[in-house]
Amino acid sequence: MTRPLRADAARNRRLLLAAAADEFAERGLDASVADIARRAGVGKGTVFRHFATKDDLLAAIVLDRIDALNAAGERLLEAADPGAALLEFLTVAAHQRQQRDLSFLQEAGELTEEVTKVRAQMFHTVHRLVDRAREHGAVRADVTGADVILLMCAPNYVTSYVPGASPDLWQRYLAIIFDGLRPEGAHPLPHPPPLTP
Amino acid sequence: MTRPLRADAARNRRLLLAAAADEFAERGLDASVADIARRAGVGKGTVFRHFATKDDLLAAIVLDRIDALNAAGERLLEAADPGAALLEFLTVAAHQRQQRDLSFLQEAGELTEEVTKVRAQMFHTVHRLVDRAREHGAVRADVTGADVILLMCAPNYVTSYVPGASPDLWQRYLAIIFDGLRPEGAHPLPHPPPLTP
Amino acid sequence: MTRPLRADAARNRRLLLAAAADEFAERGLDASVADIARRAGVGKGTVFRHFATKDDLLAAIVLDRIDALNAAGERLLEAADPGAALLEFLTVAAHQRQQRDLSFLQEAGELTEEVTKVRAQMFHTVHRLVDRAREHGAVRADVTGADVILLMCAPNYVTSYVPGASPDLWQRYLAIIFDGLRPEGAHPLPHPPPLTP
Amino acid sequence: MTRPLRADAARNRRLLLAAAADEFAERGLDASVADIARRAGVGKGTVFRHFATKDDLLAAIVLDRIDALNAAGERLLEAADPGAALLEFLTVAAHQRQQRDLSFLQEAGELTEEVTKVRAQMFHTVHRLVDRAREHGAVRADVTGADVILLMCAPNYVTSYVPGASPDLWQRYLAIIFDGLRPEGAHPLPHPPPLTP
DNA sequence: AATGAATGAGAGTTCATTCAT
DNA sequence: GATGAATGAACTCTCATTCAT
Repeated sequence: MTRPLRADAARNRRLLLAAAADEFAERGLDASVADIARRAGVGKGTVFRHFATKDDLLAAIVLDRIDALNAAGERLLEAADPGAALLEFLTVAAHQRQQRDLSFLQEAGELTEEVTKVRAQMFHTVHRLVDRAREHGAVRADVTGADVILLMCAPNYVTSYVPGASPDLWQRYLAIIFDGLRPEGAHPLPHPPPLTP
Repeated sequence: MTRPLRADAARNRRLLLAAAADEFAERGLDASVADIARRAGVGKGTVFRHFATKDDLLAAIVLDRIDALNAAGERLLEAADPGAALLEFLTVAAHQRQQRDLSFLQEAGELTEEVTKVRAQMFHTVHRLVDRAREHGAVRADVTGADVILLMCAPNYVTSYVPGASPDLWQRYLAIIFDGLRPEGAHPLPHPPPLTP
Repeated sequence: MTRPLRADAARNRRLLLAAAADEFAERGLDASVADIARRAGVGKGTVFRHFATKDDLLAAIVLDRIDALNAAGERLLEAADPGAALLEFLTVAAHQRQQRDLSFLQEAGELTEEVTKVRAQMFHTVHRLVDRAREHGAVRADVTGADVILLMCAPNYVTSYVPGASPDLWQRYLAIIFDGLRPEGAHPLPHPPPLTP
Repeated sequence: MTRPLRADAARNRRLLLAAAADEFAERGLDASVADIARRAGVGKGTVFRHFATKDDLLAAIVLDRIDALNAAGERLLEAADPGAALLEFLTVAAHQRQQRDLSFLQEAGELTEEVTKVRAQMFHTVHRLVDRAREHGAVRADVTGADVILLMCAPNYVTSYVPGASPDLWQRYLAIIFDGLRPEGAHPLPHPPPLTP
């Protein structure tokens, strides 16, 4: 379908994705295309040759991230201890997110069909990880895959409020939240889970 | 110090604050002053008569919110059951935040001295609420006020990802997170708490 | 024709003219009406009650100045020494202008019919002062009233370039220019005088 | 250091400088960037691509003018007749200024370091021209370079008051003022010269 | 394929002027 | 008569996007 890029074009594409991820992480969605191009060491026009709009560039970054998560998820579905596997998945996700904060991805709306697709795939993986963990008694009975999907980004989110925080601070809040997901000492939940995502 | 506004001016100020809160909630910090003015049904110039800069407008909104929280916090410091009081405080905070999502407040940096002051006050109140709850065995020993401050906004944050969600969905995640704060079934935390905020 | 102002209105008018002259002198034509009102200690609306537009306010100031000049001119037409009288007139004009720089008046275009009228009157006075001086051999034969009118503001203009200059520096340049108007050592002029003003 | 502009960019830069000089001459410093762009036949954004701020644009124009003056000044320092050289310099300066009135340059404050530098250079040149002329008895003993710098712009200034004047009218007033600088018939000056500029 | 010059819509902000109080 | 709140046009400047080179 898509023919392979010329070697230099492929290289530029890679440079651009990296530069854009860095810029977006530092400046948020307001990072300018000009700055991204400069950081990548290419002309502004080249950005638009590779990504028709700024949003497309964003979508490509998000796609990369979710793809990586999906790979980790698939692997962990095979793990021996389902509870540990789920915690490991959340750890991988938070670690990845810590590398470069892309929390604004949510603001970016629907982005692309392709992003929607891999995101759905990722959601499916999480659901299966959670189902397995629940069956093994590692998470409480009243918690669903959708719950975990939503809570997944919370550790990074809450630590983003602390200016000079240790880069590993998210581990603390992932632990607290994961404790909240365990069966021990669980109180009944006052509201049913959402159907989606 | 500041004499009372004329009736119509006071009304416009109120309209503006409401319109701005709505716009900011919907569009984030990038909401334009022009749109806010249109939504409030006033001219663009009127916005700047009431709030010298866009940031001042933002600060005024944030100030209102934190003030309300402070009032609730002071009241709950007198409550009989410290554990219930802390949960109630978090419930009030999340409920308020659900009304209009102002999660972007964090992006807005220091805003005003006044905001910094009432925020510090709020932080202090939370610390005291948490201390009381911990002493009564309502929250685990290794959790601090700073932890709660950071986790406070998480319930709203995670539910903001669900497009057509029930407006009360946050209650579910507050419950899960609060379960994570309880002493029962607590696992040791892998990272020390932050010093600030 | 114009009925007398109420006492307080007259007072406000005077305050406004003074405040406006000061502001214009300090900030140039870009001085804001709001600042003028504040300086005069009245509301912004009051400015427009007295002067329909900002330009009208400017015209009123200019009118005052030219009126004062006219009075001086009329008086000096009676003086015994026509050469000294002309120099005295130019000294008065420059001194007045030094008090508050209104050089921008020229930028302000035609202003008002009334200004045009008193300005014409002033021009006429200068012509007569020059004619008398020329007849007495105090100024060179090839110099006209129009020439003097044009050169009249030059001393203030050139000193306005010196930031912290002595307020009397204009006297030096008036002296030099006046020496250029004298018959002694005059070289023929390369261009005929203008017809107006 | 700065590599040459692309052909079309260089052309636009030239068009912009010309259009800006015209607009500034006609409307003063308040000329709008939009009008300048329209006059140059380019988009508004193009102005800011070439000149980061409106002030930079102004500085570029001023720089051009002063550079040209400096060239003339250097050349005239070599001239045989120092008195004629000074008069010629003032003639060149006034002629240049007549082309497009940039008297507002003074209002523009310090502009750029670079402007400050070439201006200082120009001042130095004038001082030397005046010193030579004074030594040759072509100008009076009590006149300094600073005096001439200040008086330099007066001929254009005074003629700017005459609406439909001959474009060469300034020659008349330069002649009168220069006569005032000559030793013949000089009266003592009532005020010492300024130290700067 | 890559560049960066050009574009113009739109941002925040100012201010002369109008008008309800 | 006096006030200052409201207005909206105009300002400088930014930036995603297009297109000639």
